[in-house]
Amino acid sequence: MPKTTLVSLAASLGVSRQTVSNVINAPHRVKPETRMRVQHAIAESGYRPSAAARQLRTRRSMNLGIRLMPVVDGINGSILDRFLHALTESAQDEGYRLTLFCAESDSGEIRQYEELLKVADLDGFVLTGTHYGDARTEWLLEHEVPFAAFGRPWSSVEDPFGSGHPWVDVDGGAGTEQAARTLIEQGHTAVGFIGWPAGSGAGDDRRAGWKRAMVAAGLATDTLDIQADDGVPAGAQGAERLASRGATALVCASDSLALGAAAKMRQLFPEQASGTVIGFDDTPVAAAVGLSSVSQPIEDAARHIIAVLAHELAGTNFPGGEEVPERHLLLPPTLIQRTPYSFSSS
Amino acid sequence: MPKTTLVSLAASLGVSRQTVSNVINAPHRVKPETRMRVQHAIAESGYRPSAAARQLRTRRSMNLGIRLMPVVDGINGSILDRFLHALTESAQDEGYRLTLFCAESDSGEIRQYEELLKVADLDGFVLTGTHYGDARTEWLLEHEVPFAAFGRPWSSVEDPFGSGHPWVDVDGGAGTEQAARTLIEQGHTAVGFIGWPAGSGAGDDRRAGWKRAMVAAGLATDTLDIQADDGVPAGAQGAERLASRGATALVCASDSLALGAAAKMRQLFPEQASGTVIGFDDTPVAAAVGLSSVSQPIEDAARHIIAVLAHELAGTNFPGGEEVPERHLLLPPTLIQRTPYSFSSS
DNA sequence: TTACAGAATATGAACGTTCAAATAGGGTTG
DNA sequence: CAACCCTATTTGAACGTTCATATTCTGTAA
Repeated sequence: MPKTTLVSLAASLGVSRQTVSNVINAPHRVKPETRMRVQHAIAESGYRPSAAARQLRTRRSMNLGIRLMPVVDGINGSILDRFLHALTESAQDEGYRLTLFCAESDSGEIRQYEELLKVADLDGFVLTGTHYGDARTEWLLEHEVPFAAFGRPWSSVEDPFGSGHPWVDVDGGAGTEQAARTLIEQGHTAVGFIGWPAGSGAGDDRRAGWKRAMVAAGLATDTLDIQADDGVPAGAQGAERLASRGATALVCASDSLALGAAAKMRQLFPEQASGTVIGFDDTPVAAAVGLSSVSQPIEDAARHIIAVLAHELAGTNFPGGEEVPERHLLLPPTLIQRTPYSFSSS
Repeated sequence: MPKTTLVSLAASLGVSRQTVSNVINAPHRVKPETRMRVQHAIAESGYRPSAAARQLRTRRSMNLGIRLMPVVDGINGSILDRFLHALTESAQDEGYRLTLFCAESDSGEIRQYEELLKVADLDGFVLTGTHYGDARTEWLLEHEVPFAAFGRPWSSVEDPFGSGHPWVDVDGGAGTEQAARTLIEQGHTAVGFIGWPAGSGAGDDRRAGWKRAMVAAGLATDTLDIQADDGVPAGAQGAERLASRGATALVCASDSLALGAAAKMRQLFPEQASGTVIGFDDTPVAAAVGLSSVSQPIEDAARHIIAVLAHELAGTNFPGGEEVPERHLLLPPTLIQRTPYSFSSS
């Protein structure tokens, strides 16, 4: 059987192709009576408009691009699953599809933008892993390509809310602050922090949160702050050093660090019943071993990213639309408290 | 400046659009001299053919679809990252792009196939998580949609190599067999197995591998086989039961199970220096805690999946092509041996 | 009845490519 | 020199939409 198209459908109904097109794209323009008739025929025939033809005519592909970052650390990277899934689902709901691509570097990513915009007419991009002086955002802004970032624009850190592009982020500092505060309330007076070397936006942010809580409680911080590259062994090492300086509880910038730190702390303070280490990201590992962790509402973030982007893209068409999604959104994380998984008999 | 198109480029060169088109799609048809001239102009202008126009004319989108499975278990799901990444990269190399989609169920996935084929003209699909009586493969075969599966067709288990569709899989049985054999060689005579309830293809396969090694060594298996749903606590429970029946080492069907089992074993046999539990999938967690695990060559699998699919799709055009990729490929896994991460002082 | 306005529908053209068939440019061959 | 064939290139049409404009219809007022 031949494929159903606008023309074939219109012919079989005795109307013009444009009428059918209008039923789909601007229903208000067509008389209710015919509209019904056409809609019924569409449902009947299972007609779906060809994306290619549409794209050729309108220069919009209803496709959004997202780069898959190189797999660095499987532990912290594993929340990418959740992010991607939520992103795809939301996009699907809004009528968009998601196109994946790879790049080795930021400049490689920019080259991909050019390519994908030219050949595939991508409507926009989702950015992840934004950092200081991010060349990608500059390029996209300059070329007026719609995009939304997961992560604040750290370059204009004075006022990320004044940024020219939409972004959604999780308030990591609030997370580590709450983590530290919780430990302090449990009676700890020397809460250490193991974080990444200064210079990464998210890392500095998390460190600052811990510091805020300590300062607010009138506690000293100078000897309790350790900078370490991410990883389990580094976490254990850091914990050992901090413990030797008197720390009895720790906040970590990642679950990797926390995993090592928690094991070390358990070794050093076997009598301690409750968990004294809190990680970040609430990765599956944390759940598995019963590690407390700061959990990012990553599904919410993904949903909002799509919402803003979709609004941005449709924006010109629906000036008086319903509610306008925030262009800049800082979501609060949640502290997931766990007791270390005990392997006692069931 | 106006966009470069076939026509504009051809005009500026004083040739016809079809000549330029031929330089791109069938270079042998055009005289070397003009070919060079055109190629130079293409590079100069940065011209890239519009995917939409191509797709409209040829009904091929150079897009492959892949479903994101619902996030169930973050631990075992975390290798999806690596898979997706390798898949995207390979696809990119072959000139294909990857389109993501979500579905709640297999029937939902089939509905998505219909939709995506109609609207987006996807050229093929990558299937994951194949199982007994998979309705998706049937549908795709029946509708003659090109696809390749990561996972054997368990329905025709008698002879998966006779299957009508391409697939790539990892020989899980060989992995658990090697794992068990290794433990036996280390002196263990009672090696237990904790796996999933019978009925899942991959699960049964892994159990069978362990059994082969035990039987080959003349060891008993009947009391050492436990069926449990996936998860850390289940692993610990299983380990406890098996230990009470005399097991001194364990092979598990997943890292989740192994993680729980390893902790329990460490608790029961604190003197034991070397790891006596081997997991499956070599997830980041395993690496983090120093758990031995059977590692799937998932990047190779992804690459091959794209290779077969791309060959299938181009097949008709290049009958005498270079080397033909195997339509059915069973890759051997590797046993990664680790000693439990010790948190001793550095 | 005619004129006119507004709503509803229809028509021509264009988006950028590839397919199928036509035309032009040499050589060979009889 | 005509008839032919092969290679290189060109031309017309089509893929399925939407945009811009044109046409027809319907009802109301002069």
